[in-house]
Amino acid sequence: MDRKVEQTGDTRRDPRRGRTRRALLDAALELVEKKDNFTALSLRLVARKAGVVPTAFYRHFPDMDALGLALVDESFRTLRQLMRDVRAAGVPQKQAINSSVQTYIRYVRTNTRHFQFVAKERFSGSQSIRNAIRQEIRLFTSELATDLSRIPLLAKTSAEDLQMMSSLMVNNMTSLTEQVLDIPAEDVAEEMFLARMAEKQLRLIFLGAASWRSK
Amino acid sequence: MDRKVEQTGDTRRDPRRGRTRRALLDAALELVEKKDNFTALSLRLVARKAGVVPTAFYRHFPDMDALGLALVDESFRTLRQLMRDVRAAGVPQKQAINSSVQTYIRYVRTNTRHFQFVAKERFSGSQSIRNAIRQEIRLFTSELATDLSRIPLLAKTSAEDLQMMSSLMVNNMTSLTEQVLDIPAEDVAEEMFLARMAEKQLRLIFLGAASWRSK
DNA sequence: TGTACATCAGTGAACGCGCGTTCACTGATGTAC
DNA sequence: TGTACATCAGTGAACGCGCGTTCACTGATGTAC
Repeated sequence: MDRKVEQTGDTRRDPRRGRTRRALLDAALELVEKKDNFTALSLRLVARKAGVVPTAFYRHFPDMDALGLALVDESFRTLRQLMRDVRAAGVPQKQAINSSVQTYIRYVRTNTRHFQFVAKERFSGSQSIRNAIRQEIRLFTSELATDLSRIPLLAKTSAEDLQMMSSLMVNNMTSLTEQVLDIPAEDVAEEMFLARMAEKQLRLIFLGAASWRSK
Repeated sequence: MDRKVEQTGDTRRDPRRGRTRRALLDAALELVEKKDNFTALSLRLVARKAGVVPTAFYRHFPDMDALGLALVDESFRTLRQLMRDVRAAGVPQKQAINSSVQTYIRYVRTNTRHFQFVAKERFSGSQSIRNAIRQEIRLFTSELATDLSRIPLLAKTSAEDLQMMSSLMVNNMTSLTEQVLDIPAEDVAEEMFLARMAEKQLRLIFLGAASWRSK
């Protein structure tokens, strides 16, 4: 009998596999919002929320840390997509700052749970999760630096200074994100206030960048 | 018998009281570095590290959350002291940016555990701890805004814009702090790189602020 | 200075609970014929 | 299309462990006389 089933790893077609995996990821995201952070979750709690027995968890992830890494990956995958779309739409002009901030805030709002997760785990997650997040943010900052280099005004700026500027912007968007997450979704007034402030801060940075001379 | 002992709350003179309390706080700080965050600590673990039996904990704090709040208080108390010293030394001139950054980094290094604690709990701590930290940072930002208003160049800047600028600076110092904490204390080269970058970022912000006009 | 006493910091046993992980299993699902 | 079979997602019992909290206690310490 040379049955010899294909073992190409990805050939598992049981539809339950994908569904339960998704349920576990969603359960974890939801619980991170309710509890204080990811470390505070237990495997049993996540399994219960996902509607499966604790041991079923092991069919999908070796441990909680692996599930956390999957969430990091998922979070940044969508963010990279947003960046790609923005980039495809052309380098933002100064007048476009405001609408970029608005778009970004709307995006944060529609992906609250993923951003919440990243914000919380960035410093307090396990070693491997923190490393994964830091790596993604570094990548993001470098890509933004490349984008900046295409702006005529910054054509003469040194690579190091472009990194410096892009990290300044990323820092600031990060803070904006965390502030948006910290206010309730209904508080439109406060959200507009934050948006206005972030816009001004970006404009001030561009203003500074415009008169900056790499020595 | 009208003995009637003074019950003014603070009159407890047992020297063990202060010592054990300190030991509990120190144990928690040390464990936050080792474990991933404060939520991951248990009352029993902290007591063990402090060299007392779990039940002794209750002589000093009603629960772990109260201990966490005490740590927040302690962390910002020393930081406020630093700020007061800097302020007493006069408003920093542009040439003073570099030495301010150096001083601050040295300060972060000598208080690593407190800063580590705050960085980790800022977003992932319990509701009450997060609120306490946010409140402290807000206060800090407002005080800086007041300092900025005394700089001649910014005399005409609106109160809202001063807040905007000071939050930009605080955001950036926060990021610097977190980056410093993320590298090993021995990596002097990387630390100098971070300092150089933070100095440039502050200079760029001042450059932008100088050409900013509140509308 | 010495003694008797009140205070209360720290002890140690005990409790019920949720945890991560193991194991042998059941039965739903896709596939070969 | 129908059937027989292999795979493996999900089950359920069981384990030992560290947890927070209770309680009655011991004995070190400061204080009144």
